[in-house]
Amino acid sequence: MPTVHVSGDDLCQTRVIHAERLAMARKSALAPGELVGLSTLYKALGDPTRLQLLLALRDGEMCVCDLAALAGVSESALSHQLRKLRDWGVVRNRREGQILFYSLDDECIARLLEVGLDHVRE
Amino acid sequence: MPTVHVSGDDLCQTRVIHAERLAMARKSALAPGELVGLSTLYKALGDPTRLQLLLALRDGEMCVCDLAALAGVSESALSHQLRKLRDWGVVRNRREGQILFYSLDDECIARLLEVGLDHVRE
DNA sequence: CTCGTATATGATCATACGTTCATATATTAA
DNA sequence: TTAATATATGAACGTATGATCATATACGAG
Repeated sequence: MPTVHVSGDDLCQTRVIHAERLAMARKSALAPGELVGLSTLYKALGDPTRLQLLLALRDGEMCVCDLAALAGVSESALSHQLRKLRDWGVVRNRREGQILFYSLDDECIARLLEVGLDHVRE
Repeated sequence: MPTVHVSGDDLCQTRVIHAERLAMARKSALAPGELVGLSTLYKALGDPTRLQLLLALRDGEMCVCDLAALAGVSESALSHQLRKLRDWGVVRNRREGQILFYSLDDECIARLLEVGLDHVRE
């Protein structure tokens, strides 16, 4: 199969070897917004501190100070992380008096964790 | 339920509210090494460029220059990303002459992608 | 062995990210 | 209302990360 040269947007000359395979990949590709949203979901799980929190939340909701004790970080640092997780749609919270209980937003999050564990345990 | 103060390693006084819940979380927690390994897996998927590659590889192997064309990045930048994905056990490659074909390392990776898509599509 | 193609690597640089410290908000009790 | 507890927020700072550019390696053709 010969090398084919295809012009990109402007100056960019991009080398392409398997044109049909590339066309197929382009067809099933996500819209840019969806792509960024999905990568943000994985990035949310891609930090040891946050991941530790999320793994613990599989067994049910926990309050902020217990989560801080578990992860071994300051409550301030934890609050920042929880804010991100909330913004990214990974966790929810529920207030009971002065205490906020955090839990996984979705059953998908728990499934993501299980599948990941399957992979690292080979 | 009263607030309980538990001493940490040295100077660190950590506030704990639900001691049994915390103990339960500590019991099911991962070893530090496993935790970092798992977070690295998610971090691998947590970049739009890399994620685009991995989504495309669900449909089968692709060569480097086709992947670069798909993601719209230089082949050098792509090579750096593929190196990380290889190091992290997310993709494999196979040489055929001068061309290297990359594919997902594992069926778990494809499942991670599917579950993530389920979540962002609500 | 030399040349061209395909891919990898190393250094550099700007940006993104996580923690810390100080301060602010919210809720309950007195 | 004042004080104490529980959590959130903003600025600042060091480190990690992704892209770029230049150079290096690997393979095939001749």
